[in-house]
Amino acid sequence: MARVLTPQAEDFPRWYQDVIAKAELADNGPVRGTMVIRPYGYSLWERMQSEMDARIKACGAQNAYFPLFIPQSYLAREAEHVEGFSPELAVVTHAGGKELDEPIVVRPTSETVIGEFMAKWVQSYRDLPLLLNQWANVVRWELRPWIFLRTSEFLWQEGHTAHATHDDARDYARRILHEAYEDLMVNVLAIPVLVGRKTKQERFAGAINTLTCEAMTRDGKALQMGTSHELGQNFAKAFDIEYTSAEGGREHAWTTSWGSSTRMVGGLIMVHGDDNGLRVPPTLAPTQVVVMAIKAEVVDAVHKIADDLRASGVRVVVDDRADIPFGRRAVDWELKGVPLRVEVGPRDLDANAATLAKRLSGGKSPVPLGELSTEVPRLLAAEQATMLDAARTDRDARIAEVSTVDEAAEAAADGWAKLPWQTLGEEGEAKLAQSGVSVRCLQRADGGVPDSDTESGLVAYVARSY
RNA sequence: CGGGACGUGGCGCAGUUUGGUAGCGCACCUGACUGGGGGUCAGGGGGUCGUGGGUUCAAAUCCCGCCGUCCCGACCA
Repeated sequence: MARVLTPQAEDFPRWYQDVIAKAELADNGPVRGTMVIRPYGYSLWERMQSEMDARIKACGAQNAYFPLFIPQSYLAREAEHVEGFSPELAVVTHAGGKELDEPIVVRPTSETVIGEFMAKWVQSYRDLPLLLNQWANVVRWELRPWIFLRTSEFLWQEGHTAHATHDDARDYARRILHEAYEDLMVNVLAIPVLVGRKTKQERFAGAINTLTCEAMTRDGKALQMGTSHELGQNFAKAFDIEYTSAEGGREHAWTTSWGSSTRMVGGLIMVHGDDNGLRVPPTLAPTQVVVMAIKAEVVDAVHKIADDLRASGVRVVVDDRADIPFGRRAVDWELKGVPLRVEVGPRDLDANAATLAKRLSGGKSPVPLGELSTEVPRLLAAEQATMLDAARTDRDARIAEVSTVDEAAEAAADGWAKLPWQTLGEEGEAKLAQSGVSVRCLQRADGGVPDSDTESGLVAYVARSY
């Protein structure tokens, strides 16, 4: 019953598209590179959003909203930034029936507008730190769009902060990286991301330092799941974000920015998908359990079981579509990746039990009705842990420790390679780039995030990436 | 922009070599039987064959032009 192609196969892209289509997550939009997110796909995003929003707020940031349209001149103020984004800008030249005096760009990211307003809002050291976040759509005219991973328009959160000191900005960029991004990805998405520092080559346009969370997809490539940038004083100088210090001097602020997007949904599919479609970790799952009525006569009993489960804090959906063959319905939920199914038919009720089916292992077992409300939450927690462990084991098995640049290029053909940064260096990085391999991040030997790329003993992780 | 492939019902494809007036799977609609893993049977609807021209008694098929899409490289959350 091969419903979708295997995720390890050569035609991984096709498999990925297949999961998206069959799990009813999204469609391609009418304009090349755009995407229509279907209700089920959006429910996954909403869960990521609410979990992420809570973590960002726990880090002290507040939500705000800035305009979609940005005067083109704003972008031009930071030299590297405009150079980095120019090719992928969508520009509005006409509006209101006439040509505009100054073209307007549709935001590719909001450092520039937000910088403009931070300059107004920050006067004193007492106004700092200013910690802002916005949930928005942005547009980047990418050359090669790929649904959920790289669409011309995507949804994301972008955080922008201003601080009095370099140290404070640096600490905050790291705090978001670990407490919001890494925590969400590891503990909610069950994706064991590698957290580290980008090389100069891979840095965000206009940043002095870029930190990243990198996931390994099931075909052995790398996917950047979220980034946190230290912008130094570059944007503060370009936008005159200045404050009066306690000592009475005029100082430029230090800013950061950080973002995570609907790409996370793509990452979820590419990391956890299997032959039977998507698998959603229970903590994330909008629907953790589906209670299926096998025949119409048990519908009432099924609703009661669902109510009991809800009372114990489980997110439940009832499938009482008894007019649709059971097999089809079971496969539908499987494709959507719902972690547990409680199947209830006359035979179960006769035995005062229900059949519990696990998406992860595919196993089924009978459970007495009285034990469901304890057994289901226990299993959900267990499945969450199992998914993270399995993903970590798979990933680690595909990271080759090598000692030369050539070996790294070879290993990166179907996995990641790890080698001393000293051995690689910027020359080696350029050489790897010729075979489509890039440095995903630098880490300290103990897995810590480096403060600079000239620290001794750093290791580089290299891979092909999405 | 460089290298490769492809445009045929909603989706995926066959048919093109060797011209003869369009077919398959899935999906959809109706009815019946079913129902514990994409079930069975019967019936049904839907296609300017990307587009413009040419050759021919006759073009999805051969010839020429154009348009578009996808894949591999450069960009990227």
